Amino acid sequence: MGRGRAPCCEKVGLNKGSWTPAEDMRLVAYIQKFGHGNWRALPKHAGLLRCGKSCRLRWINYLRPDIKRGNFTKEEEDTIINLHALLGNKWSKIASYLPGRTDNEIKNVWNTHLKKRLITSNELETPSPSSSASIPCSSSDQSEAKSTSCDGETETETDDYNRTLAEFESLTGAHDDQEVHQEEKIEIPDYDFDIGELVIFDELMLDIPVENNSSCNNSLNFEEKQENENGNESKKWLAYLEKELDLWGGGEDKQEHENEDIVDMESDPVLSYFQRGPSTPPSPLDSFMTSNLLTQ
DNA sequence: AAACTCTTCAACCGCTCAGAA
DNA sequence: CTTCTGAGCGGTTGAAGAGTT
Repeated sequence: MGRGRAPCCEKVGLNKGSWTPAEDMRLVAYIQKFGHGNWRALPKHAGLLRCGKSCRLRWINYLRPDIKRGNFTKEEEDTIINLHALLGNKWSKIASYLPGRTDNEIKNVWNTHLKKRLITSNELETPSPSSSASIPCSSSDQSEAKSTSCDGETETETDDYNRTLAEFESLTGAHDDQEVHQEEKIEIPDYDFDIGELVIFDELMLDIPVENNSSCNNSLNFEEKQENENGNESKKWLAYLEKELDLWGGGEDKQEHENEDIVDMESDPVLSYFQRGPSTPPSPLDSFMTSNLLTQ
């Protein structure tokens, strides 16, 4: 490549802003089936007019099955405060200690609630940078948590990070990211996925133009066993998503969906799913997932 | 009820990092 | 070693809802 950075995707003609339920379902249906081997290629293959980055973010921050919704508990907030004192604005690291919470969510909670609360409590009490957490070394200012240790000695970022992490772990009993996750994590269908080997448009029956045949002219090699293992989780998650998205909350929504979509409904099962009424069993997507996605 | 302000949070942007070629 | 690419991270923005006047 030449100078400068290539854009993460061709931005012209792509959707921006809030995701529609139809886009959500399309993304979920695609990932349920194929996983997300290549975020950059995903939107094209899934028939989404979104940048890959946007898809990744939407999945990670909102659509993932193991997302925990609702208010943060006191314990979670305390953990965030303690970890922030140790790690600074390492939101993804902090998130790894809070199963079901995303870095974005934690960042938002910190910026909107916890930071203010700490400032207020620090104003009330005698100011002490480490007063909020019983942790030996803290850096309450977001940007300064990296390169200096308590005694002012300069260290590498890695050394400092490892040391502070070890301190936290010794305080909390946590060991490492993965172990913390494994205890509470909800099972997510985990597709080992080879994007180079499939005709995705046919698999999904998505009626979208294929601009570059070479990128999708192979056939998919899927493990049936894995499908069977993952099928139930997938269905549960889709049911949950349907409920969570409140797709059929009112007639107006349905009306809206009839007008907004890009792809011909009859040739697009995901889209057709959104055209059904609340009392029309079974869901076309259910059937679609059963007959085309989950049981191949 | 209307206008305005504040708060929240999903989403975007630009950058860095890590791995592959 | 250098270059390139994709993934991931953290800061920031802006729309929408809630609260206040």
